[in-house]
Amino acid sequence: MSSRRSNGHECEHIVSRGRPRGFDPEHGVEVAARLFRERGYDAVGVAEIVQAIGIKPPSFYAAYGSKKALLGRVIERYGSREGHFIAELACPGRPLGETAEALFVSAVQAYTADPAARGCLVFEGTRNCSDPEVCAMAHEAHDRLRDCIACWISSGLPDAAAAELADYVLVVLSGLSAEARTGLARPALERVARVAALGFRAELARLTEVAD
Amino acid sequence: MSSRRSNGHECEHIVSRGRPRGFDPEHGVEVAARLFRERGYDAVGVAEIVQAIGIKPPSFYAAYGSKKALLGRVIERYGSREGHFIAELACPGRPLGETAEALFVSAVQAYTADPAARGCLVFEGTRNCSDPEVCAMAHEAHDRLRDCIACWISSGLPDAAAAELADYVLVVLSGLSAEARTGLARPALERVARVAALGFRAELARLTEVAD
DNA sequence: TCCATTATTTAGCTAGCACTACATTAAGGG
DNA sequence: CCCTTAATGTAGTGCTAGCTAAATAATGGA
Repeated sequence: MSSRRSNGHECEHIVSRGRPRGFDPEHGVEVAARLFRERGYDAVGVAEIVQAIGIKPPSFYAAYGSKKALLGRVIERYGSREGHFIAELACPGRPLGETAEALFVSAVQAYTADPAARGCLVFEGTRNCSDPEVCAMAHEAHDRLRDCIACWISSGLPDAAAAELADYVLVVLSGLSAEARTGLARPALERVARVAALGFRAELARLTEVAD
Repeated sequence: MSSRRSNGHECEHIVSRGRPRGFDPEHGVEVAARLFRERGYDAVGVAEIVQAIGIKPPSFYAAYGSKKALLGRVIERYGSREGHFIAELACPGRPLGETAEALFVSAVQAYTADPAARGCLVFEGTRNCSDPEVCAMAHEAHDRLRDCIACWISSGLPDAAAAELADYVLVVLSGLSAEARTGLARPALERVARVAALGFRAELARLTEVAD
């Protein structure tokens, strides 16, 4: 008679009980990610998102809770992929300078892959948002990326040196993202990426020299 | 009897005829610039601007026309100062690498001078705005900066080489601005600026070597 | 002194935003 | 076959944004 009844032969399957959902929420996250990357969180309205997914507002709120919560899922998804992306390049034993150059060039490719949605989602889509909570989410994602980079670099170097190089990598990546967004062509960005790698190598050499 | 009567001894002085303005519009531009730099164009409302200036909305619209037009004046003002700032560093005859390093370091100082309004107004305050016209204005300002940099670099180098270095400088500056905004401390940013200058010098050496 | 001109004040408008109450539909469980 | 559960469609809420109409105040000119 009470609400929760867990007797009998339950736990067969926790199948859906009511009307089945008419769309794939994960696909909706993808669609939203695309829009947020194209024009930023603030500029994309819920009305546009639900139209792009092909649903109505109530379905949207039932599935995601709020626009902000959806952004959370978008960032989460993006962050995990970004992490894998870096981990792939940073094979153990690979020279740092080589990895850095590969990272910069790969970033350029990622940032220019979709001509309508250039740049990094975290760097471009969620910075300078009206909502402070959204800014905090972007900050978190940014810090995770920084940790990821710092962790990759910290091999045999003093902590301070590794932190310095990590900061440099972050500056280069956000600069590449910003200019990709502004419209700088891929070949030009790739040249810049290689020059930036030159700087990384020069500083790395200086740091290891000093360390000896 | 008609409206325009320009006979007699006119053109003595074009003094204001009606009630004098109770505030300084140029000061209002400064106030708005501060707010836009602090939190971005979208996040700052007209209500907040008029309150900060100490006027009411109608006075605001009488003086500036619209929020967008005010941003135009803010950008114009900022752009002219930015131009002077670069021109100051680029004394004729000064080695390019030295000027680049000074530019990067000075940019860091400018971007971290006001703790509450870090980063570049154009890079941070007007990018990824909801309004496409505002984006276009930011783009224009950005292109002017690029021209300014390219013009400085183009001394004795082939055009392609100068363009490449100008792109690099722009990437570094926007990266520094972005990370300044994110909260990276000034000393760390200065170290990054010097590393970036290392990259500039290395590429410059390579380019001049090839040119010979 | 009176008028033309311009700024300021009060009060409010319209449009668009994120978000939701309510009735309806589609599924499973007994 | 009904009941419960859950997603959907219709229609709209409240709020805030940028912006403005109309009345009032302060100046110069005749």
